Amino acid sequence: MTKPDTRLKILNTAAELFRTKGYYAVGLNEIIKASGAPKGSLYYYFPNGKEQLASEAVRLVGQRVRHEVEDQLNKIDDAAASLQHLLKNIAEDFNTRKSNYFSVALLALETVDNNGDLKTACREVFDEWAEMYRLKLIRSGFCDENANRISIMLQTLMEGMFTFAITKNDPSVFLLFAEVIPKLLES
Amino acid sequence: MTKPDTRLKILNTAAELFRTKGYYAVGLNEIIKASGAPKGSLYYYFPNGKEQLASEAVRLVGQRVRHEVEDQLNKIDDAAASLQHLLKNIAEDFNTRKSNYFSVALLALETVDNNGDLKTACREVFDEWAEMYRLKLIRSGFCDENANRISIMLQTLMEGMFTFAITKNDPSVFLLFAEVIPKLLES
DNA sequence: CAGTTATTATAGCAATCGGTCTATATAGTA
DNA sequence: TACTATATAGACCGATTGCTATAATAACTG
Repeated sequence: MTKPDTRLKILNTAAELFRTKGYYAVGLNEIIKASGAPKGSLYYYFPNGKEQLASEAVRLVGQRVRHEVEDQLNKIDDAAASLQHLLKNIAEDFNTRKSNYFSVALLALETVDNNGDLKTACREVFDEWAEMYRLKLIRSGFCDENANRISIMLQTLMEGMFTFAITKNDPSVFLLFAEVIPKLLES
Repeated sequence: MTKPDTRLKILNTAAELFRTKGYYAVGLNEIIKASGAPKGSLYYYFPNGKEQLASEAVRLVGQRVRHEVEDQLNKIDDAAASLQHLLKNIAEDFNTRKSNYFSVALLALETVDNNGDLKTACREVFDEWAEMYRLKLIRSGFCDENANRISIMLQTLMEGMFTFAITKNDPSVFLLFAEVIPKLLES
């Protein structure tokens, strides 16, 4: 095991566990076991402890999701069509690719009272993802005001859809909203 | 302190804490302290422990929210107008009435892997709330198929809006979507 | 009032928690 | 090879966790 891999391994494992189970439900020993990394390394690489690990994990997820979603959105020029396509892909992959859970709702909600970097990180990811939609809308010809408004609605909707789909273990809600996207974008 | 009050006091406190902070972030000692109830009573009244307490709390919240939302929706016959009114009230009350947080997203997401009654309770509350919207739509003249579809979308949207508003500490997202409700209902 | 039942008080348990610390192992460099 | 820097191993800590058990207290009933 070479040096850079250990840090990334811990971070990747933490990202997965924190995002799906939440911050308080996952202990550091669980991350260590699941990652196969040495416990001494955890504090070596993340000297500020659990919260540092979690906030870095959140930011990592934020960037990865952004890249993935942007890739998908950029395949089709039209904003509505590209969003519909995205939602259909999410529904299709729902049971097979957890990495395509484009949501940090759980972490965001449970860390609302946190006064540290973790809460900031979650908020920043919300902003980053809304920005991702805004840029797509702008590139598709939407005016600034509408792009701002609709991007916030899209980010809100995405979190809601994942919450519903994960809770009910049913991805069809993505398809429901895919049908509504054109109307939403013309509002 | 009379007997029936102790149980309810624990339950109310647990409902508030679990719903806002989550199941794993709140320990029983915190609930006991916040409620002023005796610790011995906790296991006396909730012999199956923390999970029983949480699932009863979830169900209690589910019913209370249902009553509150139904009351508000029933003030106006038209479905779109009543929903818009509801969202505007939520936005207004956001910083003053936490009891008007009509969401169990946090609990639902963190207990997805739970195999007990708590997960069931969260799912049931999602269904109950969707049903609440469905009945309103039916009473407003929507056909069964549309009422079903739109009620799921409304419940999804509500969870998304609360997630966004709580994370960003900004209730304006409710007002954003209030404008879109008529379009959503005619879709 | 005495006896029974309901409720509370509180000590104690094993396990887990996030974190600290030190010794050791490994990797890099001249 | 020797030295330095980096990374790992693992024991340990105090605090907290959810829960059990028992004794004490309070409430109820005839």
